[in-house]
Amino acid sequence: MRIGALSEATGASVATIKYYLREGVLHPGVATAVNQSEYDDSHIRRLRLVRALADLGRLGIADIARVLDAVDDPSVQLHDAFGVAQDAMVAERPRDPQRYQAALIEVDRFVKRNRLHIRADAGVRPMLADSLVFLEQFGWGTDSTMFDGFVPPLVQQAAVELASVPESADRAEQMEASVVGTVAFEVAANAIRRMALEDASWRRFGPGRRGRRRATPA
Amino acid sequence: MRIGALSEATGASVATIKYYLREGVLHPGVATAVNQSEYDDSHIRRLRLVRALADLGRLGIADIARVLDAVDDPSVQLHDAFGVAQDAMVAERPRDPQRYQAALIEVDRFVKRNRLHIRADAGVRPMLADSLVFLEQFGWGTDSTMFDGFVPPLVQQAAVELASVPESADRAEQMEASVVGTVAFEVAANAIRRMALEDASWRRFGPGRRGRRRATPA
DNA sequence: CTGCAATGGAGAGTGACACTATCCATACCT
DNA sequence: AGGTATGGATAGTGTCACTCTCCATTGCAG
Repeated sequence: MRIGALSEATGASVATIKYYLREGVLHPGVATAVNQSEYDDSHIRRLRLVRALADLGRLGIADIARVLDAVDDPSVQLHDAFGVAQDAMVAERPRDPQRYQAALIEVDRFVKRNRLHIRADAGVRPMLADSLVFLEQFGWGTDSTMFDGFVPPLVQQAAVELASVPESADRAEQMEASVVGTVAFEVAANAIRRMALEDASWRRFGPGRRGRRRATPA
Repeated sequence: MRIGALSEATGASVATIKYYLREGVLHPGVATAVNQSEYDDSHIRRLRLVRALADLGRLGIADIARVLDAVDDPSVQLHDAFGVAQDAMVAERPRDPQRYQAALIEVDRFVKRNRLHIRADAGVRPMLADSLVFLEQFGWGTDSTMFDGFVPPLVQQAAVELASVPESADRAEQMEASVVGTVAFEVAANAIRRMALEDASWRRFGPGRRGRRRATPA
């Protein structure tokens, strides 16, 4: 398969494929001449993975490159896959150092209290700390115990998701599955959470309790 | 308070505040002269809200403006707050119409099966459909029943979150709380979900089962 | 074997976005 | 009275993810 065919097969323009090649998110094909290379199924799959991370996960190309480096690095153990992939997915944020430090400490307490095995330098810690900072600013308090209720169900979910990663498949496939699963299930979980919120809001504040239902009035 | 003081109080530069004013994400102050306006606490709070939506929720300025329009529109009922706010938070995506349509139908089934009160045109439907499409492409199947297990815990979470929105406060505050809560708890839930995943991965693939622990070898 | 389309590679250009800077005519404040 | 701050408008900046343009090959149909 040459670049034109790869483009046809994936929907990405030739120019975009060249760009991805340049940025290192797509491995080069086998060169058959100075201006000719052969691509295969691995390129189609990789291209799909890149699109998934970009469109669904809203990752930038540079972040995707970092995730894929981990996916392709044979020295990264499977048990680190989720962690490494996720670290590359945490966006840097502008922070208020004061509140942020305090929040980080609170996160540590949260992790310890819930007996979670999380690396000390895992990117998810800052992530949770950031949300704490914002909740605090809007009057939700600083206490991480408000999250404790979320843990058991999410642990259960995680177990279900992990079970979908076949233990028998080869490392590359497992890594890929980890990454896709992390992103896709995150979006799904967010969607369902929002649905639950809309549903709950309807039950609490809905038509039965106050006035009429009015979706988008003129 | 004039613009300089508002800038000091919030950390946003004067230029940025002017920009927000122009883009309509911040309401104008009370003009006391042709080149003088008075700002107050409402501007400080609004500026914080904008930062929360931008930094934590990763919304663009135009999307934020849409969310805030709903927040400020007195004709939007409280019970629609979550829905309307969320609709503005759903990113448009490039889609494969074939798979997407099928996925949307599957989402409808999911909603019905779980007896969720979701508007027919709610933005969360496409959101869940998108994740289904991607999962399908990576071999996870198309059946939305794989999400059913997520529903009860998420419904429970939603109830807890909603309970934090004080019923007595005025509409503006409740709307604001809805929006901040939606975004901040989403980030928090994602962080905890990822922690659960790392924890579960550690337990399943970790040191005890296969070889040594190796975080980032040379 | 000839000519036109396709290719790899490199650099420049584009459009969207979120600011950021500059101007200018007022207005505030000491 | 004069230096600083302000509102308002317009232009400029840096980043990002492409997208376009060239050019020297190479592939392939006729």
